[in-house]
Amino acid sequence: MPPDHAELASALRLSLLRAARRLRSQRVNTAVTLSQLSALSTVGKCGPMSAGEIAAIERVQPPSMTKILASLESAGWVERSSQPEDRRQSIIAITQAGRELLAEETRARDQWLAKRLVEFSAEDLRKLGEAVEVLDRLGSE
Amino acid sequence: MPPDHAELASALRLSLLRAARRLRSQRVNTAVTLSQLSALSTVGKCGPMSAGEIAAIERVQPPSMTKILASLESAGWVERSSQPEDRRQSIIAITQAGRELLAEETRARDQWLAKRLVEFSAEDLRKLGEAVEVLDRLGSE
DNA sequence: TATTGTTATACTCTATAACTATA
DNA sequence: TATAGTTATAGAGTATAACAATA
Repeated sequence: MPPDHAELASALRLSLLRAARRLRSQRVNTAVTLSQLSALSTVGKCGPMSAGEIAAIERVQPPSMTKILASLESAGWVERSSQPEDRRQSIIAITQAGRELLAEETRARDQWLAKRLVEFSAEDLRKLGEAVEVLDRLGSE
Repeated sequence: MPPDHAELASALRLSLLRAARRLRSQRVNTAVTLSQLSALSTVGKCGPMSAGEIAAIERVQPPSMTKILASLESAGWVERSSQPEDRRQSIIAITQAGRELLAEETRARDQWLAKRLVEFSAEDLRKLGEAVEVLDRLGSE
């Protein structure tokens, strides 16, 4: 393992932990949490799918997703339809209310983050943008 | 707010959430958690300081740090010394056992992360390295 | 009165183990 | 038997409110 990698790994680990803490603590609408919002955004973006598929995309274990989906469903932000061909599964889809919540909440949360981004140079923003794509690959292996 | 910022904010928010999930779930030594390790590393790197100072650096509220420090102290990884000039505070310092735990655990966790980094191109690593510095500023405002 | 830190309490987030229903 | 999902349970992580001790 090259020493460069170990150093980068250390720095990245601490940076990600602290940046994520900030993001999580920034609650706009107290009715929805970041984890719920993230799952909702996956269903909204990728279309209707099973609970297992959402869990895989979100990188959480199935029981964690069960809980997240139960809260989204009881709030009326997603709905289930049964699958005739495999009755163990049901397909989860975002509702109209879910879309509205998602749009509003995403806008508000992004505004908070974007407000910080405007203080950054174009150079800084380029660096962040390039890192997003690499981070996604890091998280999905 | 330029639309570019809103888009970057959205992408960054989801990336950070999922990357942080991966980091947290990667437990090497089950006796120490990521939050504890992060606080320990701050005390180890920056030297002895008060509980309030550690909380500020770690970006958590004082009661959260009280809990983290209590677990670190009972494990023998930090120790307190009373301050004669201000008896409300005490100074927290890392112990020898704490240094050993920190070195070993950091190495193991970094190895896990670095193992993923070796699959990345030099270009990807440059992007991550550049982003670390920007992320730190983002988290500390 | 203001500040430092702690205690009490509660909620979010997530996991593992055990289970149910279906294939 | 294997798979999809749920229930039960527990621990990590964090916050706000109320408090105690000290300045």
